[in-house]
Amino acid sequence: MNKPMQLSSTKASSSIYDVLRRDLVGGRFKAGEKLAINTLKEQYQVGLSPLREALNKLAAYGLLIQENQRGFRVPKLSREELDDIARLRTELEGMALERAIAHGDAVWEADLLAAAHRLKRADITLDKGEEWERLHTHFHRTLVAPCGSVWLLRFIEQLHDQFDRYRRLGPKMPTIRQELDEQHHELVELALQRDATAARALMDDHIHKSYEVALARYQQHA
Amino acid sequence: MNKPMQLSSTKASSSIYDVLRRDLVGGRFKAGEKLAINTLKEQYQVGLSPLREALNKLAAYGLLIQENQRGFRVPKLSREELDDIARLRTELEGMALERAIAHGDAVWEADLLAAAHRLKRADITLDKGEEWERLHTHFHRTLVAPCGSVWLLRFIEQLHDQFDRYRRLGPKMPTIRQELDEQHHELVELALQRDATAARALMDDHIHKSYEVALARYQQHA
DNA sequence: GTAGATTAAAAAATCGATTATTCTGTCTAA
DNA sequence: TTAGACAGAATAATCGATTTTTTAATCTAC
Repeated sequence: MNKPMQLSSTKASSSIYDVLRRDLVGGRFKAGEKLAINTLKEQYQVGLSPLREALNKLAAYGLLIQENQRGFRVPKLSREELDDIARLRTELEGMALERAIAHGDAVWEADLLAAAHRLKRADITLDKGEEWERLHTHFHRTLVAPCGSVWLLRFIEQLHDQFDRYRRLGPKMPTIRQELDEQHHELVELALQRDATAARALMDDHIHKSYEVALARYQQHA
Repeated sequence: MNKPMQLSSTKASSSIYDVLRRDLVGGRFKAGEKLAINTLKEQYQVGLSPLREALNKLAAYGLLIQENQRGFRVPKLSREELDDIARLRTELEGMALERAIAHGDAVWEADLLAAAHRLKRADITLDKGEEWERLHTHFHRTLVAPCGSVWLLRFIEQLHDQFDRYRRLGPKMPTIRQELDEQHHELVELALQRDATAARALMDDHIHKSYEVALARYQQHA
């Protein structure tokens, strides 16, 4: 038997990138905060080089701001940016969803049902932690996956991460959350029925409701 | 008098990033080529750390592929990707142009005329080198600048760089190039007239013609 | 002769230390 | 009193060397 050979990259640099990305999206750092590299080094128990390389990638990705000779900083949040992100998400995810519905095959249908089911299970068990977030991201990714455009998917993922910085500012809001969770299943139904127009309309509404949640949290956040 | 204080960042890491980005977009590396870090280090006369940080950023930006423990590689080119990029450019730049026409002010009008003029001068002097490229990029950036979406501009810039990897595969094609140059001026006219519909249609055509150039070069390239 | 193991060379990733820059608090001169 | 200069501390960026991993070449057993 071969050595089990870790599937996830062992590379220090990749893994610290993933962890930092998760923590930035999850709001473990304050917006506008300056990152003290030496502190991070100790907190995450990594060397300086892998850490700096991860920070550089995150800056290129848009989850950090790199300032000339004064290190890295968490980007500020603003109402204007949230509006921008939500609007672009609406355009891009709507576009991607239409294309996915046009091209998705039977494997996609199965993946979609599976992703929605797993997400619902996490809803029911009231797991709103990191695992729910992972499944939620995966559901939305699956929904648009067969859109046929690698670049569109890339941009959508980037916008999701940015959006989640706002959405995850505060604690869950059960009432609205339930509505949103129901929409996930409705999206699957419309996708399976290949009703691109209705699916897109629902997606618009879904993003709009999420936007209202994110906006409320941003305003409470002060 | 104060020291003139270079405007461009002195940081080794930033400047090597800019240079490498230019060279990657300009086709100085073969598609699919593996980058030998030590060779780069000598060719560009930079240290290992700044170089690696630049490569990491370029990978996050999409101009390089980072493979697990085997360094960096220039992304392959493909017909499918070129189609994808051109299609997305059409959607995103069209969207941005409409918004720019709706929001652009008098300063924008002036900037646009200036950018178009400078580009034309470079056309006339037959300068199709790096300086023409810079002016061309600047013109297209100016055209959509007041669209009001930071993220949209970011994605458009990224797609331009990707598109140019194809467009710049071969030498200039004077006949079609002249047509494209004329369209720049027509775009300015329509923008100043605030004719969003016509401007968008022309932009679609402009990107389509550029796409044909890029495709021809890609196919000749073999 | 060939598949798999072995090892030497090459290359990538990381580390520890050094250098350069920015920040902060104090002092001085107008 | 306060703007500006200065020094020392803190931090960021970079360098040179080391460690780890991959690659390529050779060898061995069947």
